[in-house]
Amino acid sequence: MSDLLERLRGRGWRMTSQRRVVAEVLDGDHVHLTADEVHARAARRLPEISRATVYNTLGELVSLGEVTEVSTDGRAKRYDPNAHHPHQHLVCSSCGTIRDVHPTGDPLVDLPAEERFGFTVSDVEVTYRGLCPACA
Amino acid sequence: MSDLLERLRGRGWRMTSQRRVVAEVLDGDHVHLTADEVHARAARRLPEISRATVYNTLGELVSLGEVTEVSTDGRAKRYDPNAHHPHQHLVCSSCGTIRDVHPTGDPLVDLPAEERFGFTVSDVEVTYRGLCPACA
DNA sequence: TCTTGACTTGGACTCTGTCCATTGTAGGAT
DNA sequence: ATCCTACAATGGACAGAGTCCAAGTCAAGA
Repeated sequence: MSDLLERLRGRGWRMTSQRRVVAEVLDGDHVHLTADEVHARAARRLPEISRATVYNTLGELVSLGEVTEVSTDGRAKRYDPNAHHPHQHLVCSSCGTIRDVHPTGDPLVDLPAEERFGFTVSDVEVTYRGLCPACA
Repeated sequence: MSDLLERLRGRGWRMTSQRRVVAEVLDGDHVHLTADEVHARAARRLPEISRATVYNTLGELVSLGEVTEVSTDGRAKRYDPNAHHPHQHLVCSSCGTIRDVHPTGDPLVDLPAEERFGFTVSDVEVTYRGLCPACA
């Protein structure tokens, strides 16, 4: 955790109480919170923090590669603090729960050159969908 | 095309001019339009068609499995008429263009049982990201 | 301690999508 | 061919997620 704050400071971040709280909320447990959920949790510690600041901070963390944005359902984006460990997602089609999963193999090698249409392919996301035990 | 209209009629769809136009727009070329783009194209042929009807019709087509919903960017959902041929998507991180691609291998078999956490996994989506030739 | 440019605020605004009461009509029944 | 009616379309209000901006605040270097 303090790792994260250190890295951010090292990158020239001005360390404000708002940014610290947002970083701490994300680092708390590895669930996948929406921006508004992050805001709600941050506001428990810092009641006057604004939504705009949370959005700004999340955007910066994403740019810095410290956090990954996940949009699995076309609704609110979710923020995944587990950005330094490659993984994919397993989503419950009914309740929306997300779990990190680690498939074997690398889908990048499964896309032959003639299927790349001249794109410079740099990343791949895999989303598994199904029903979680509670919803099944 | 008329295939599609036939299938829909066979499923008890009441065939209105609005539904016909939406189906024809989707069937036109295999691009991935947003709901508002579908509405704009439909309105060229049927100026008084409402947004609500387009949303309703798209939702029905998705339920019937004739069209797939794709949300790659957390912005507007896109509608993929190519629902009867399994494929994945390649998205340009800069301009948002989407291409259908056909990777080899099946990512479902790459998810071991101990990584399924009791979920009943039924589907998997793979999204490749990169820069298209025009943006690179 | 002072200064200043980066950061935060909150409210207005945009975009995407949903809801609902009202009006219209496709297509089976007569 | 006409009538009925359940299903569909309309459009305007509303909601959720996110962005923008002008004004005020403050972290941190001098």
